[in-house]
Amino acid sequence: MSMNFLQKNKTMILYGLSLAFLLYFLRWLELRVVIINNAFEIYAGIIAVLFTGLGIWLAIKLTRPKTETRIIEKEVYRNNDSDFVLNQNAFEQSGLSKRELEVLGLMAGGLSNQEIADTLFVSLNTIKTHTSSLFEKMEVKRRTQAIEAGKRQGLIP
Amino acid sequence: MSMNFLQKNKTMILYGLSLAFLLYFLRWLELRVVIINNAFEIYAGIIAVLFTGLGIWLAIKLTRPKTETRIIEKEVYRNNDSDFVLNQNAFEQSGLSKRELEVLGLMAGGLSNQEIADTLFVSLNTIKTHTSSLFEKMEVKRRTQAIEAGKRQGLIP
DNA sequence: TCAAAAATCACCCGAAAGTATGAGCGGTTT
DNA sequence: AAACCGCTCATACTTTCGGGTGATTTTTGA
Repeated sequence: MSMNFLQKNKTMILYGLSLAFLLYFLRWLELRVVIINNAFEIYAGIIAVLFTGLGIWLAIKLTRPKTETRIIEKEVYRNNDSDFVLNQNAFEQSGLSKRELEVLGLMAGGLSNQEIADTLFVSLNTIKTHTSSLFEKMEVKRRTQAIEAGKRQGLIP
Repeated sequence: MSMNFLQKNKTMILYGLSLAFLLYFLRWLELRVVIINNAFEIYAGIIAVLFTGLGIWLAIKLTRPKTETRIIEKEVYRNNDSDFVLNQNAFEQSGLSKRELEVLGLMAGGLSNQEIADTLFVSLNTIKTHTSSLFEKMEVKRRTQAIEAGKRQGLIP
């Protein structure tokens, strides 16, 4: 903040000096050149242009640090699947077979019965049998409930 | 871009008009007031101040706020246990309505469409509509996929 | 106040999920 | 060998889900 103040003062001093210099330069011009009638507008124009430029320069100098910083938060999801370990105890408690657990995992991944069947190279009916029996063992009625329960019990990530 | 161009032109026209007006104003002053010797510097000063101001105004108008877009990658760790807080950012990003998010939550709880309908005191068809639009927005095909995606994005616990 | 978005509901139809039941095959256990 | 279990597959049937379409009402934002 104090730096800013100094900077501003420096700029102001520069501005003052520039103004003084320009005025004296014009005065000098006035003395040197034969001034024709109605030449005032020419001087005024020159001054106008010069000081407009000065103003622009000033404004740019003063408002330069005014950069609007827009921060875009890009969310990066980490796959915490890596640090998943099967709750062996819960698995044994559940009474599920390895195959049924496997099916449950794929089910939780959002796969359809047909897709699970294709993945495991077995028939759709086989998967239906697996799901039916695992629903019974887990005491649920739907795959969504099975997924919910499975996650809660540490059976699936 | 074309808008900017127009804006610039507008500013330029304003600038020209201001210059013309000021010059004529000063000319008028010259005619009206008895000009003492060495009064030139006073006029020059007035012009200088006025046009410096004009320059500053111009520069501010012309200098668009430089938007420095900084993309910050921010890792979001989900505590998918007890204390769940909705990822507001993800929610807004998803384009889901409040009701749709509500349905998604109940869906993840393992409820059937009929049960969700009963819970929210609306018809089964309404829930079907919600789920359909929700699937479309989330770019999924099944409820299990919606639940998976919803959990990953912090939309549901 | 006016348009857009959200929420509500209905109907149809096909696909997917789930239920029930039966059965064959390879293992292990008793 | 008989009993049991896990895995496989099948048929038949019911329920649920999801897509498509269209409509009305309510809410909201500009």
